Amino acid sequence: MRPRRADARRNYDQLVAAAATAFAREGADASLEEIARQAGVGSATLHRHFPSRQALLNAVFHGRVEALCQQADELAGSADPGPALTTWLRALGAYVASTRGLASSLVPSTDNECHRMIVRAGDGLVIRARAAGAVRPEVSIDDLLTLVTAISMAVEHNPGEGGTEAERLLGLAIDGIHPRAAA
Amino acid sequence: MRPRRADARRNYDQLVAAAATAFAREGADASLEEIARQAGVGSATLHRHFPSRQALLNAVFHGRVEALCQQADELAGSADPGPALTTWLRALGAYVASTRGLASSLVPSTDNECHRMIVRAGDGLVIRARAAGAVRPEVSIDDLLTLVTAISMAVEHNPGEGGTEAERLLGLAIDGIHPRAAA
DNA sequence: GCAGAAACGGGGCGGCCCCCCGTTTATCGT
DNA sequence: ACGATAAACGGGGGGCCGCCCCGTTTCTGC
Repeated sequence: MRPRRADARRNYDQLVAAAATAFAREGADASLEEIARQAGVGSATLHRHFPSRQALLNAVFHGRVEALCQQADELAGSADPGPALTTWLRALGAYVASTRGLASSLVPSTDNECHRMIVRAGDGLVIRARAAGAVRPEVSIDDLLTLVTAISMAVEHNPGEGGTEAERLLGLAIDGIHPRAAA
Repeated sequence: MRPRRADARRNYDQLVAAAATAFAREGADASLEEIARQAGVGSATLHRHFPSRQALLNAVFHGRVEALCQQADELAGSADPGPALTTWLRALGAYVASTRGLASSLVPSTDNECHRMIVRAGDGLVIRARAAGAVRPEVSIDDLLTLVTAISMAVEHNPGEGGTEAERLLGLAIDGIHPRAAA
C-alpha cells in the first residue's frame, strides 16, 4: 500500500498527517486541495496516492479502527456476551462521535477497508450475544453499525459538544425509549 | 412569502416544482444550477427567491411537514399517549425515509421553519407520553427527531430500497435491541 | 554514474455556488 | 390606453473545488 520510493513514502506520510488534522478540524469533507497544500505537495500527488476521498479516510483512520477491532476481539472472550456487545457498542459510539470524520469512514462502500474490518470484528460479538439470547435474532452488525454512524454523523456537525449527546442517543437506541431500563 | 408580481410567482412555483423532482431524484444536495435550468430561469433568480438551500428545501417540503404535524395533533387527542407517540414516530420515520431530501429539511438550523413545526407538533406527544410514564423522563422531542433523521439520512444514500431498513432500525431504537419486545 | 523507471506538480477543464448590474417586464395611477 | 417607476430577470464573472494530462524532475539498481 505504501509506496516503495523514498520521496513517495515521505509525501504519502505527509499527506496522511495533513489529512488527519484537516479531517479533525473540518470533518470528512475537508478540501483535498487544502490538504495537499498543507502537506507541501501538488494536488495531483494526492490523487495519485489516494484515488478517492474514501481511500484517504481509510489511511487516516486505519490505525484507530484496528484498535477498536482489537477491543472487540478481547471482549469476544468475555463470559457475558450480552454486556460484552453493549460495552463495545458504547465504546465504539463514544470514540466515533469524538473523532471527527471517522463516522464517514465506517459507512459501507466498495473500497472501504475500515468498514469491513469493523464488521468482521463486531460480527463475532453479535453472533455470541444472539446465541445467548441477549439481542433479538433479527439484529445484525450492519444494523448496529448503521445506528452508531448515523447518530455520530447527526451529532457531528451540530453545535459544539455533541459527544455526550451521542452517548445518550446511543443509549436510547440500545435500551429503547421506554422507562423499563435494562441498563 | 410568495412574490406579488405575476411573473415572479410563476418563476417561484416552477423553481419549487423543479426542486421537488431534483431532490427526489438526487437527494438534498442536488445542483441548484441544474434546478434553475430545469425551471427555465437564471440561477440568479433562484438565489433571489431562495437565499439558501435550506430555504428551497423548506418551500418544497412545507406542505408535507404540515401534514405530519396535523397527524401529530390528531394523535395528541388519543387516550393512550404512549402508543400515540410511537405510532407517530413510526409514521414520521416511514415517511421521511421514503421521501428523499426530507430528512435534510428537518435538521435544526437557524432558518429552518420545517424543523420548528415538527418540534412543536411532536413535543405535545412527548410531553403527554412522559406524563403517562411511557417514555423515560430524559427523552426529548429533539432526541427522537435526531434519531429519525439520522437513520433516514444513513439509509437514504445507501443502495436501493432502504425504506424497510429504516423502519426496522427505528423499531430497534424505540424498543431497544434486547429481546424483551414491548411491541 | 547512468539509464530508465517512478514520481512529481503546474496548469487546464468542467462544475458549482454566489452575486453584480445592465436590461426587461409587470403594475398602477391617470 | 399609456407612460413612469419599481420590481424582477439573467448573463456572465469570480472564487473554489475535484480531477487529470503530460512535460519535467528525482530516485534507484546495476
